[in-house]
Amino acid sequence: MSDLINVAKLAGVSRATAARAFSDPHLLRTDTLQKVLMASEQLGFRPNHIARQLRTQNSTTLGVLLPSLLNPIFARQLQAMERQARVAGYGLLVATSDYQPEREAAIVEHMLRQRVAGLVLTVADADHSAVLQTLQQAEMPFVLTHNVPQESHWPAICVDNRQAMQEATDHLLALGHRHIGMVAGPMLQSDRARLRYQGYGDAMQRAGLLSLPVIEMASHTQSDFARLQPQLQGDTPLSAVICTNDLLAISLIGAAARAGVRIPKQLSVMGFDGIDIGEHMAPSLASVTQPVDLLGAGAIDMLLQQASRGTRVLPHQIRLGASIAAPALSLIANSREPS
Amino acid sequence: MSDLINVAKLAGVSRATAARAFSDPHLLRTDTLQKVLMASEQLGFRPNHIARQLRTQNSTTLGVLLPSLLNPIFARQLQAMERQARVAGYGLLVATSDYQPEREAAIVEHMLRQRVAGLVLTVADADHSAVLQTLQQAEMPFVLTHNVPQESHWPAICVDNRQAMQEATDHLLALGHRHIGMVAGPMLQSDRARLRYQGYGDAMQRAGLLSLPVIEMASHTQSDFARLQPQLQGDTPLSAVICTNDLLAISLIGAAARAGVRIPKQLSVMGFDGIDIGEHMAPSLASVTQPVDLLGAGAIDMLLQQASRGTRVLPHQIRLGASIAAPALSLIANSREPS
DNA sequence: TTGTAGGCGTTATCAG
DNA sequence: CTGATAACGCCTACAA
Repeated sequence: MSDLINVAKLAGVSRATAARAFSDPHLLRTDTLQKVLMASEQLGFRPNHIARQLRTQNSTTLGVLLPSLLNPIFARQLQAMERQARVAGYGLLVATSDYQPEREAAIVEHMLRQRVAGLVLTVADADHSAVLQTLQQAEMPFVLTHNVPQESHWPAICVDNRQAMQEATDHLLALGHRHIGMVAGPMLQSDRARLRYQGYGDAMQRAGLLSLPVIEMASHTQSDFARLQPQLQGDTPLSAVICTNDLLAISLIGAAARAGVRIPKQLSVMGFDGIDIGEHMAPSLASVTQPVDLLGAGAIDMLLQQASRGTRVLPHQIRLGASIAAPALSLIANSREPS
Repeated sequence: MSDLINVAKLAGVSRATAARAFSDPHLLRTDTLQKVLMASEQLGFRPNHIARQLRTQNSTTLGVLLPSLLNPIFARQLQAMERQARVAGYGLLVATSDYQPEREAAIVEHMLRQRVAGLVLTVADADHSAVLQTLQQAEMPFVLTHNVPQESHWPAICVDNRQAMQEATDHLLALGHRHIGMVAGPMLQSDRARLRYQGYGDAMQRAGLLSLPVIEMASHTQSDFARLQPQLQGDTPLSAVICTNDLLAISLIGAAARAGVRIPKQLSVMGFDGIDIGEHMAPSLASVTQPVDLLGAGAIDMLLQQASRGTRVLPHQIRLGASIAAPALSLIANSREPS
């Protein structure tokens, strides 16, 4: 690929003039601009962003670090971020960590060496993350998504996980449920897992009910029905569960159906995230909807404006669906007995 | 961020020596290496990949251009590619085009200016794609995924779409179906849409049946049941449909259920891609499984080895599921009458 | 409006 | 084994 010197020669101008045709076209006389452009076209010249970046010390690439792309919420967020970044002239360097600290560290190191202009990332626990310290020390701008720093005050964008989960639980309570469980993937120690559990606890407590321990699955994307089954039997069986993401909820519904458990008659199931596909299944999935496109675009905006320093909270919505209903009468009756 | 000169000064060595501590550590005496490393640590030095890339003329970034991340098959492929690239020391610059030629062009132009080491991409029709011409002219290495160039012989990796669709159709035929439809998203003119329709046609023809026109949906991710419904009534109603991707199939199953159509009793539905979630639903989704992790890793390998020039064909699998079954007797009887 | 020249941070080529 | 020096391709004062 040819460089500016060749273009300048062919156009009969100096390097500087040829360069200006691309960086400051309005500085040139129309005919010289034309000469340069024709020459560059003829040579198949393309400005070298790497050289420009070295010279100007500012990059046109943003780094993105997400836990996974297997959850459609992250994939869609990435797509929204990419679009928003591109309209501002930026490209996205993308990596996934699976929440593994070593991978996070390697990726962040790579991006720092690459001198990205900034980073959007989601970590397990924003208040205890090594990579965020690294970024701060390197004076690299970043914005957290989904994370909710409590002690620190990193820039972040997310929904109010605690409030959202409380509302979801409230909805199930209003339907008449009393024995409500919470199903989660691994990483219970993540900041939002904690907040969601608190939201669940808030609602249960206000209803004068006991919150149950989290039912923890081995995977973020697939529920193991066997872990839930014991709690569906006995004196005080669960009549409803809320999952911390929609994939867990969807696979739970499938597994329940195969096990002969009727949804929602015998068990109400609610998800979290509000991914599209949940709406189109049968039964449709009730969920807490996150404005994921807004979240993606907003993260890029925050990063590029580098204005705000605190947490930007986005509105969530409770999405109703056929996966939840009032509990069977027998279960209600049962629940009236003190345990 | 500090540079090699500062490190060299602090370590009491020359720039060159300091540089070698990172590029060729084994060339240095152990104690000088230590001196340099201590100094660089103290200064928070990080090698500047941009400068290195300008100097060495080889990039450590690969470009990825996919149609969308809303289909989990692409999201998962991207994740597989990212992992494979990273073990080879590469990062991924990612963009989505939604098959729009203008976006494809803008993205490719951006990546060329960024001087990526190569590109993995999926376009609508490999034999009539402007960006591939551009890439060839720029002498930029690339590998196609999912695309199946017929006339041209670009490097590509994919499953045998025609054969796969034929086998899927064969399976439905073996179950006793005679009136089988094919449901697709937009972009019927894409190379693999054509091949899949041909595969469907091959199977139907060999069975002495007429292949029906494609039932085209407005979206790649959501089926509109109203477009299918007419074909479920009348003299020769469809007893089975194959969708060109799993999201169409899943949403079709949901819509059918809501419309009171029993799956698979009244209608068998088969998907394509074999995304995980299809397995965990109820009914579980029968589908054509693509080895997507292999495909992603393979694409990166082909690009980095820059060895092969033709198409690498990966094995597919027919995944059975509860979304298909033998047709209702009434439908079989009906089909025995010549139309 | 255009040209000249120096440097962004590295690596590679020579010497020493 | 280490040091000096010249590129890599571009931008940008400053001068003309």
